[in-house]
Amino acid sequence: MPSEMTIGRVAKAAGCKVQTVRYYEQIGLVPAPPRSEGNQRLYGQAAVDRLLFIRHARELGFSLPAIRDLIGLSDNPDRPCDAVDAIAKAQLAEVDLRLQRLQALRGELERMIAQCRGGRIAECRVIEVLGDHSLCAAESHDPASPSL
Amino acid sequence: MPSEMTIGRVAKAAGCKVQTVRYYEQIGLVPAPPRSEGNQRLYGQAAVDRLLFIRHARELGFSLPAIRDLIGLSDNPDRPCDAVDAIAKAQLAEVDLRLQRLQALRGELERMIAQCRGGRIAECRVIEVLGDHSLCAAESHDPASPSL
DNA sequence: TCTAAGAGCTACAGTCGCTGTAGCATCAAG
DNA sequence: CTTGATGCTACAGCGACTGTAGCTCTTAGA
Repeated sequence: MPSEMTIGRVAKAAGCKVQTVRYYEQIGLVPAPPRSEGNQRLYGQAAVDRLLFIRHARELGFSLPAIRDLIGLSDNPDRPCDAVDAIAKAQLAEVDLRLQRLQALRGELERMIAQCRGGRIAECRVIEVLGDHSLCAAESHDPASPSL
Repeated sequence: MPSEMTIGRVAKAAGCKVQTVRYYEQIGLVPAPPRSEGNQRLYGQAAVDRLLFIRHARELGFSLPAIRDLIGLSDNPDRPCDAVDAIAKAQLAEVDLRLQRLQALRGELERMIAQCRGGRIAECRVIEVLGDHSLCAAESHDPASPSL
């Protein structure tokens, strides 16, 4: 017996909200399960596994379309896994990009905060720095030396 | 003379889209400018400055409500800048959190990709790792069955 | 067996920060 | 004077959910 569960239990088992499960069903990311006599969804372990897969991939930053691709690929296990590799590598590249930008931002924020000396706002460097775009390294995504 | 500009010019000068400028006006982040005889918005340099301020803060990851706060504070320059400091520090803390999580994700992605040996999907570690939450550093859950 | 709380159902609105579209009016250049 | 770019308003849509309203269903206790 696949130990049937209500939506609340699968959601809990997968670590997401009931609405999210229904949403994933709505957009076709998980199949619509059979219903009980009282019209309630009944899930088996496979549903939990798929939800865990989705959640894990989401935590890794994969978009829902990318996850849909991954699911489609994993449902055809005889093809070569180049496509899977490509999706994962694209994801890694995006993560690297986000990391770079975040690190640059972190540097700027620290610089800003270091210059806030607790005086009046009129002298506050945070406001000033935010207003002066020329001091900012963000525009010319140059990881080398923001100067200041 | 504040050298009046149409919305297209300010948008270009501030590096954002025309719609974005109108959106910021709509939500009260920039003041509604005077209009020309033909009902077109006419902006001065101050508008460009404020937009640059907003854009810069957005690039640093500040939310629009936080930016609204910063603008409100900078419009009252006689108060102490503790509040500004607090907002910037909260932002830094959030950035640090995102950095941590992203770095963890990066590690997992690299591990996944390293294990994709170009075989068939059936043997692909990427899919497997995504399905097996127990290999994941993010959160500890039941080491349930992998394999989607 | 009854009852009341809790969980499930559908359908839809709201979130955030924009972006795109439709269908007009206006403006600047040739 | 015409044409094409730009401006206007109003609204819909994006992604990935989350929340709400107003029901129905299930389940545990009295």
